[in-house]
Amino acid sequence: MVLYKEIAQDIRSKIINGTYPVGDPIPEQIKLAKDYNTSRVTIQKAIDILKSEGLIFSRPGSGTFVKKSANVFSSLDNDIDVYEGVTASFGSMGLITSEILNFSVRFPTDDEIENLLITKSTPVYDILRLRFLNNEPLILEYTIMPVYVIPNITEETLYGSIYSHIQQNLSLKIGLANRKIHADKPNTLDQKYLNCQLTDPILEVEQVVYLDTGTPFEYSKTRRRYDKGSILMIQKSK
Amino acid sequence: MVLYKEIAQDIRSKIINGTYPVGDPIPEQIKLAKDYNTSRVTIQKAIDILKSEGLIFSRPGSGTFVKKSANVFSSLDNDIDVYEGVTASFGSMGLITSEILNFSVRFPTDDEIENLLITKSTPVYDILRLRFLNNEPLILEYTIMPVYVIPNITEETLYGSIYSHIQQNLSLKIGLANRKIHADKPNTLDQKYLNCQLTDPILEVEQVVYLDTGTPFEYSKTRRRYDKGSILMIQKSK
DNA sequence: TAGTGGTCTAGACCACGGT
DNA sequence: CCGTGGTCTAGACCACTAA
Repeated sequence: MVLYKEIAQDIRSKIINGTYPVGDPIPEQIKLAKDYNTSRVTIQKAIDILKSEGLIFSRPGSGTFVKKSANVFSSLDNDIDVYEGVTASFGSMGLITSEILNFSVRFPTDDEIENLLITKSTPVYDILRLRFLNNEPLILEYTIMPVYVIPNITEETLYGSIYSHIQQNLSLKIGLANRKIHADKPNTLDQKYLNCQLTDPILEVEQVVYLDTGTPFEYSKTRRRYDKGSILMIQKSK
Repeated sequence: MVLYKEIAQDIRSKIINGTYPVGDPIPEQIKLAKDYNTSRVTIQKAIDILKSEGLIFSRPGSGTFVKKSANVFSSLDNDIDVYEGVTASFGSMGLITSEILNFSVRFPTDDEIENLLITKSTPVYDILRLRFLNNEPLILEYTIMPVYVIPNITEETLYGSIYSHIQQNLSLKIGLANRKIHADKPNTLDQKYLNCQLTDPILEVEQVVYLDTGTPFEYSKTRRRYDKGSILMIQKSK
């Protein structure tokens, strides 16, 4: 672990355990530098982390203070790991299983060409899975991935987590995700697999996920019943 | 403007205009430091900005490269300014007008006490507005704000933008926002004001918005028809 | 006026990548 | 092995806030 992250962690725990009370200033940067036996620039890097987490804020000429909402966001440590996919997000809530409704390879549609930045002759996986939480149908997941970016997907992979295949078997790093969230009326597949009535709304998340190199690797749509969870997000200030 | 931001802007435009092509490395930090006649730390601060925008990534020991999706996110400059509220988000698309369905002051509910970090004897504004885009009903907006945090709200304010009142009249700075997004069935008010059928889903955004000091100042719910827009978000990597 | 955070410099050492 | 980015130091000057 690097020094500035260790210092950030130490200050973070002092905020959470009340050593630095909400609304109060934390020690000035020069004092922190002496206390941690380091330079001021390193302290500033630690402070930058805590600012980006929404725990503290600085007023130039005045000091650096613990935010009143610090406790609310202390849960921000574990962020919202949508990256890790359904398996990790809901795994703690029970048993996740999958039924594979479709697994094929084909050429992409215009929509997919645009979103995945590929050509019309680039083969893609076309995957449709129904995911269960404790044997209750939870979400319908449509996934399109370019074959050359994420090779060697098998039915075996699909019963588990595609994301751990990417990170562990292929050693790729996941970068940004670009999401669009809509409400929609249930279509026939929703009604069949998610047990929807015509009056039960669907919450759909459409996303393009990128590797850290900027290569798009997944264009997916996940659909769930309106009463099976919502999407959380934290928008940071500029 | 500070130096590292100017350098970031210069590199950003070189990426967008193709001087630094997608997939290629940008010059190494030492060369950039010489070119811009500055130190390496300052170059790193500029590079950090572009990383956080998803334009470039670094491979230690190898170099810093322009992402393949750089063009996709070049629009990230203007981010998703949900902060500025409905007026700024949709203002460019036409004329935004408001009808005030309720404007009153009362004591908070338990739900509001928890989300706004206030006590049960702290008065709050209770506001319900119907917002129109080009005279078409767009969203129903329920807003709760503590009176002492955002004083002097008038009907006049409500016909315009509460956010510009906060930033310009009160000189307060807006910080994080914490959002929850659901799909829901239309209630009687939705049906009446948004012209919904029983089978028309509603997209609801529930949010708590904080000042940069961490004081929560707004707890609101905005409801819109499923076919009147969706929510965009960009999730950054860790 | 004194103290704060914001910015910047000119060095330095390290781990890692590709040769 | 050399060059890269990642980290860190010990100074410095500035704009701003508060007394």
